[in-house]
Amino acid sequence: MDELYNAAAVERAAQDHWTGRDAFRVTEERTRPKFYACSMLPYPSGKLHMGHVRNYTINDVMTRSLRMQGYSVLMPMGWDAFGLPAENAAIEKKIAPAAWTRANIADMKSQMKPLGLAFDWSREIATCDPSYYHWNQWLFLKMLEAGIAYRKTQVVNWDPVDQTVLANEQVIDGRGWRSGAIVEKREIPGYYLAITKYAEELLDYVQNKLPGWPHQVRTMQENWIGRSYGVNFGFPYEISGPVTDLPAKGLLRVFTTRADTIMGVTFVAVAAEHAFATHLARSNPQLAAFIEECKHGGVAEAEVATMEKKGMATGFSVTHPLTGAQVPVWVGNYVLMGYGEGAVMGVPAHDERDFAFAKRYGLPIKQVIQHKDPKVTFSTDAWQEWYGDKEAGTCVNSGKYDGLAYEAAVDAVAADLAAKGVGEKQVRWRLRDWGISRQRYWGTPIPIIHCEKCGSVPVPEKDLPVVLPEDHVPDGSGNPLNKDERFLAATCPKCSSPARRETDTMDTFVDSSWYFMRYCCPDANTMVDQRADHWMPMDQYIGGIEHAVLHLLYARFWTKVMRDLGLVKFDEPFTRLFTQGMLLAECFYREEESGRKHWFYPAEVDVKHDEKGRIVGAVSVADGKPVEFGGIEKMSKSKNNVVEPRDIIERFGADTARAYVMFAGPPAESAVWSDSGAAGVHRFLRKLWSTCREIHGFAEYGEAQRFGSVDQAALSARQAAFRRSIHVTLRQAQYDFARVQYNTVVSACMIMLNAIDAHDKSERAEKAFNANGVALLFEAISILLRTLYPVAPHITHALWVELGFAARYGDLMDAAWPAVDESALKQDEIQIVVQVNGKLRGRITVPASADQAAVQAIALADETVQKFVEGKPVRKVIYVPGKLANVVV
RNA sequence: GCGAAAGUGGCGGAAUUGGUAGACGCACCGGCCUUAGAAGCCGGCGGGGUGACCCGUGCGAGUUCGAGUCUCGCCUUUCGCACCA
Repeated sequence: MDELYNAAAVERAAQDHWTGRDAFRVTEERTRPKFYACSMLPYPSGKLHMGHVRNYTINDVMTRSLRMQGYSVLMPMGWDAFGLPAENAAIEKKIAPAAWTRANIADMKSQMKPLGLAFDWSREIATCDPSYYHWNQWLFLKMLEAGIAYRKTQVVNWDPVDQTVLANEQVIDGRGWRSGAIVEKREIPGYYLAITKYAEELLDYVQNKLPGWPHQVRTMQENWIGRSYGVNFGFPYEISGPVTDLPAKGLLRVFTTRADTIMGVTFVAVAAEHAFATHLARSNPQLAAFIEECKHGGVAEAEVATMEKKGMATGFSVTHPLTGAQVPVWVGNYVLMGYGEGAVMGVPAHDERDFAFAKRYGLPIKQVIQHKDPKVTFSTDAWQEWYGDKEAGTCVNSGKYDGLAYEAAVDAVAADLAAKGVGEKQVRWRLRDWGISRQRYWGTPIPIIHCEKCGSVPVPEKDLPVVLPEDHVPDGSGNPLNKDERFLAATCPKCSSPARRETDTMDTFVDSSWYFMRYCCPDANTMVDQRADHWMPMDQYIGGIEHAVLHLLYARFWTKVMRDLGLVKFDEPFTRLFTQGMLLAECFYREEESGRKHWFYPAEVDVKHDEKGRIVGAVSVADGKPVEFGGIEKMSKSKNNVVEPRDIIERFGADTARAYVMFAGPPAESAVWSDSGAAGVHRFLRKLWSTCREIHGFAEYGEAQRFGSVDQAALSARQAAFRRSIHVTLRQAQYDFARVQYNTVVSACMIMLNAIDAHDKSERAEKAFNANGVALLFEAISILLRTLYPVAPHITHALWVELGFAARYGDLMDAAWPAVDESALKQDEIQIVVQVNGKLRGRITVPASADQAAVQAIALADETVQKFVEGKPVRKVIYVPGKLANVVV
């Protein structure tokens, strides 16, 4: 056995061993329970960072520990290989996205391999392979048949930098989620998936049937789906003169959640894109100009929310459906075309936005809700909180509805509107259909052929996949497919006349909506086969919170579609979801004369402490002059604080890298990378090695003694206490494995090692070893190695072999999960904490068998307890068996 | 504005159902070893008096024999949503 811990050699040997055994390849078997744990698939940017390491190590610790517990575990890995960065790299480096992407995959894989993650690489998937996206296309055709996919032209979010359409979920604070560019509005044809058809079910499950999901993610999806319950009704109108955009006579429809305030309507506002606005603008140039202004105005939602309410009267009026009064129609910049009917009833007295609008344009404000408390009065001077509160009071100035509270009033109004045939109760969703057309090259081609006679015709199933030509190098001037005659040329599947192929590709979120099912059966010649039903639903999904409403909503929807098409048998893809925290790092800078910040690499900075360990500043190693602390930030190239796995593995080894990212903090929370912290973990592994080397010296005791079972009854007091500490710590570690709190698992391992080391030293010092003591030591070290193995598999594997456990029990990866021995936990004497009036006043040692009366007697006899009782009468004594006694005086 | 989560030593963080606050590690201080460094080992380490005590988990109240943990009200931070009618 080597004298010193050599991480590189140990890790190479362990990985060779695993590769030689093909140890992580799994098949579907019925004899053991299955467990499918998977990390969100990475984008092959070419760079692996410590955040990936943390993410995949969580996954790895979970699967390795479950395998020892008897599960058949699946942990696959793949590549989210389509997408824009490849095209941007192509423009910059003049290399085809396909070549760039495949080179990155190879590179990232080579960076991942040294980490020793137990992936079943035989199931690897790259979403840019035709064998994968074939099934994106196939399911798209099935969705067309089922009416779930459809084509329409509508106003969309246009990213001017990435030159493509974005789904609503991909617009964050009015900017493209990838490019950060301010999103514009454009009217473009494209394909949509009717996720709204599943709104009810998606909401129901996320609210009631996904207990294994973090509360936060469930709330975010709930809000995103956004169910609101109200009344949809129309204001009758009649237009004289020529009409093209809408019927001459009909209903101007609005949706409201506050039908109880319908008698307070003083205007109707429509969105700039509303048919009414379009029609009226034809004869009103001023209005046309205003509509144009609205369309090109700021679109960032946060911006729009705080933007001034602007509007313009159309001069046209509609009829109030209940009072028959004439109500003026306005165009308002605050009305959203995409929600409800694109028109709202204006009730300035009880809606803050309508109030602001009415104040600005001098529209009447009519109070129709009276506060419960008669002392609270209404005034049109300024908006007050309660005006818009459903629960604030009851109807007033509302004729027959006077005195009714919210719910009763809504019911009564809805009934009256229904009786007149102009309205009904309705549920509305905030969620909108998922637009999947992207005007980009590097994605799944949408399998459609456009024919002049037949229109948009689906590519027949037998002609799939529509293969994306891989040799184009985009130059930034739009989608190269538009210039690729060989790709464009097609024959109409219906009438056989010459036609053109669709050049839009699918949103890459399509790729990630079902890849986890393909992992189950990567070689299937159908989309999925029965193996998907074996592994799915996934038992544990691991990924970042940033996908809470994007990927995680799409994947749920996609799964339900596949279920309804009879492809799979489950309702939800992910039984449990774990959202891991980010890995952050400190950063340091110095302001240059120009005002620009110069960011230092961590290695270039020396942090100074005072004698109490407080940080007092930092200096540059190069010139010894101070640098500024830039805080703890997300790792980023621009701040030079990126920590690369390659470097860490080179310095400390993969086990240290893995163990440190686990130890740094609870996996669900963000953690900070620290070089000295990693060095501390490395010290622990070195100490583990040297301790094992000493225990290795007991080889003279012979196998039967080393691996014999421990005779609990024959242990000395010190040995019994030691054994107890190991089993208590083991119990703690197992509890933490189960709740995915791996930071304290590492702590537990450190505690065990400290205990083993201290025990070994004192036993040697007193030459107290005997065969039972050696067996005990071997038991302890075997527990430690098995507990630490999921976190640091290489060193533990090596030590397991060195100490002879492998020869006797087989490979560590399949060794029995250590069991807590209850008999080791038993004590003859226990320590009881004694409190007086809830304050800690002493500790007493009592026989384990002592009952309350006995403990009480000993406690009251205790000197310090006596002092605090001071002869005052003892009112009562609270006794928590085996733990604590509280004397109340 | 709405919603959610979180505030514990110099730092990362522990504390399972209310029951010994600060486990484990980092940093720092003292010592040993060494020609020296590295590595390693031993000890200390919330604050105040340095005695047997007192104070301490963002702030203020409450429930309880007992609160980091539960309840209410504030403050701060982070995240999500945001003219959704």
